[in-house]
Amino acid sequence: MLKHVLNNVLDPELNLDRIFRALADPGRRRMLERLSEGPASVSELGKPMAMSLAAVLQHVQILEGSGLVQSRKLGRTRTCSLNAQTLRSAERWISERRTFVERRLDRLGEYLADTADQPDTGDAGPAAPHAPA
Amino acid sequence: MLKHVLNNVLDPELNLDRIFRALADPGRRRMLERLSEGPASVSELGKPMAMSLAAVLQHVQILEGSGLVQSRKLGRTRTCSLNAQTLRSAERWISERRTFVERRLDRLGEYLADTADQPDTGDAGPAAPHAPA
DNA sequence: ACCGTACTCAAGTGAACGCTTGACTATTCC
DNA sequence: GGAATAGTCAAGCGTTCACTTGAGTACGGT
Repeated sequence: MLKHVLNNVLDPELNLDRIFRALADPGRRRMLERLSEGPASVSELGKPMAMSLAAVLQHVQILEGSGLVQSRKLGRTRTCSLNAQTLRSAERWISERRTFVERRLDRLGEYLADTADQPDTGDAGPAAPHAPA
Repeated sequence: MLKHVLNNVLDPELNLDRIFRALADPGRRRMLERLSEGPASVSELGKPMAMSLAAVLQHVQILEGSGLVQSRKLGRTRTCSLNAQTLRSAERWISERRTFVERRLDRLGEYLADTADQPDTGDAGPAAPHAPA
């Protein structure tokens, strides 16, 4: 657990692997949805889940290994909560790629608009590398 | 390919499975990073990749099956490009959960601040379900 | 016509995943 | 103390994943 946190800090790439992998399972996403409404115990998370408690625990461990979830044990129940910061780091990766494409497409659009009613000036203008997307 | 697109429209949950699964591989993320800079051919995507072209193609097919990438073949080269909209749908799922937690934590914070210098009124106030996060 | 490039397909392989069962350990409640 | 609750550990099992190799197809250049 602590080791994962350390690895995640040292190697954000590896962390993204784990985060997206954790998000790829519909059951785990449902657990996260539940946790977004507030902390919950392991069995509480598994209640709507049609699988053994052991399986639920394994999912929780994967979520925890990714940093998306933290948990602490009080008495005999383990209470899990969602870590918004980890969620944000995944969001950021996606957002960066997305804005990159969108900006590029905007430039391409302008370029096309500019050259539409103008003869070729020989100026390369903004990059329009391959096919017009 | 078309079938995937259809499934994705009909079942957005299944789509999220595929999208996050596709994002979970570091090689595929690198391909997406490359594609965010502009369209590229299959072999171009595989160039920095230390694996067979067949393997690269399989990755491209997974990306395409998730809707993150589209491609069309001209002559003998297949040109791939990134689909910002699919990227956005993954981003949205994450963002919604995140804002949900953050808002809840904000309310909790206010609640704690309010009750800090006030005696217990018996009023339940905003939900503070379990442990103080 | 021929060669090299750029994919494409199919089968196989080892590792990782998702889950189960069975046993075992705290805690809590009566 | 004894039963029920909540979690934990380990082994096993079928499936899916990320490749590989070895083939074949279709262009494109000369």
